[in-house]
Amino acid sequence: MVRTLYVGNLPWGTKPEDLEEAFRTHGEVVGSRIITDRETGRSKGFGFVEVGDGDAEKVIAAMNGTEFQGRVLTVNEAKPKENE
DNA sequence: GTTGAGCGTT
Repeated sequence: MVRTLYVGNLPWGTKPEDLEEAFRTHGEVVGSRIITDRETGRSKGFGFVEVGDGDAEKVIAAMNGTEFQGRVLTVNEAKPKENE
C-alpha cells in the first residue's frame, strides 16, 4: 500500500532523487517522479512522491510549506489516477 | 538561455 503525494512549486532543476532523499527523512519513500514536458523534456515544476501508507500524513505535514532548494514546497495527497 | 499555477506515465 502506498500513498501518492503531489509535490508542487518545485525548482526547475529538481530531480526525482532529490525529492526521494528529502522525503525519505520523514517517511519511507517507495518512489518519486518529476513531471517533465513532453515536447521540451523540461521540468513542469511539480512531481509526485510515493510513500508508505501511514507515513504519508507525517510526510505531508513535515514537508508541506517548507523550503526546498530555495522554493516553498506544496505537498498534498495526489488525485487517484490509477486504482490500487 | 526563458516560465510559476497546477495533478503524472506505463
